[in-house]
Amino acid sequence: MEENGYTRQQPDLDVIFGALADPTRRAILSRLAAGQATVNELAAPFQMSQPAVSRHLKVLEKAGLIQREVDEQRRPARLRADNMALAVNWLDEFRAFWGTSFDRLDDVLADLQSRTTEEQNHE
Amino acid sequence: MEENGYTRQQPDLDVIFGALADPTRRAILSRLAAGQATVNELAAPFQMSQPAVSRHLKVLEKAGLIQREVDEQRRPARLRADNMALAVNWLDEFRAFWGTSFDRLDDVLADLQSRTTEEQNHE
DNA sequence: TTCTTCCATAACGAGAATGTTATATAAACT
DNA sequence: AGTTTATATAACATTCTCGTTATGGAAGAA
Repeated sequence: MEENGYTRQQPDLDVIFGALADPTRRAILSRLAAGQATVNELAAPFQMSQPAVSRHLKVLEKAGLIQREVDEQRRPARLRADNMALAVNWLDEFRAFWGTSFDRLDDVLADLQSRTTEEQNHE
Repeated sequence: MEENGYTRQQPDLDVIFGALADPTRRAILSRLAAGQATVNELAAPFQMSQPAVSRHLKVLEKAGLIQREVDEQRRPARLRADNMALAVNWLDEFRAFWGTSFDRLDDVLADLQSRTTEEQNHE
């Protein structure tokens, strides 16, 4: 099922990276990392109309990066970051090329603990 | 110098994520992870004209994701993945939300070593 | 010099993205 | 019922994006 000579198609990544390619949307995501927020709250810091922000939220929702909820009239947004992990997983293919060693901390810690017999209680 | 209420502008990230939002370009990057390649080599697997691929390469170059070189008539492209690390660094803000803990292995090791007085020589 | 190969650029068109203002909808308040 | 508040949707204009074909230019081959 190869779509071309290299890799399978991953349509989700188109949408995810596309959603991340906008500074307003990244700012919204950063804001949501601090907790959920309503449309008006999210729109406030921007010099942009409310409908514009609503549409950015729609883009983020379609990318699976946020969830909307229902609170009476409000439709607060909250982060849903599993699709960001999808993006990171793709980027992870290039670990070897950027020199520094990103890796799963869990694996690293498990590895270190299996070798280290003390100093597990510090601070 | 805050551009809005949340974060500074990071225009590079627009371009980087924008470059990553296209399946052809991601396929090209994956291909380049296996080694440098000329335009024609890169274009071959696609059902797309050579000029189209040339322009994808230009997008990737502007995003700092590839470098072009000079080999007689050829202009082979090679990966330049430090800007992908930039993207990962931004995404890293959301580590806490996607459950698994990606992190800079180097920092983790430095941290652990500063607390651990032995077991620095293992293996 | 002429031909061929490799790649870039120009000109164009279709469709998507992003903003605007105006309006619709739905729930809450009076 | 009528008003206010919170958000979505419609209609529209402008600007990108991404593909095409046609052409240009530079380097190697004949």
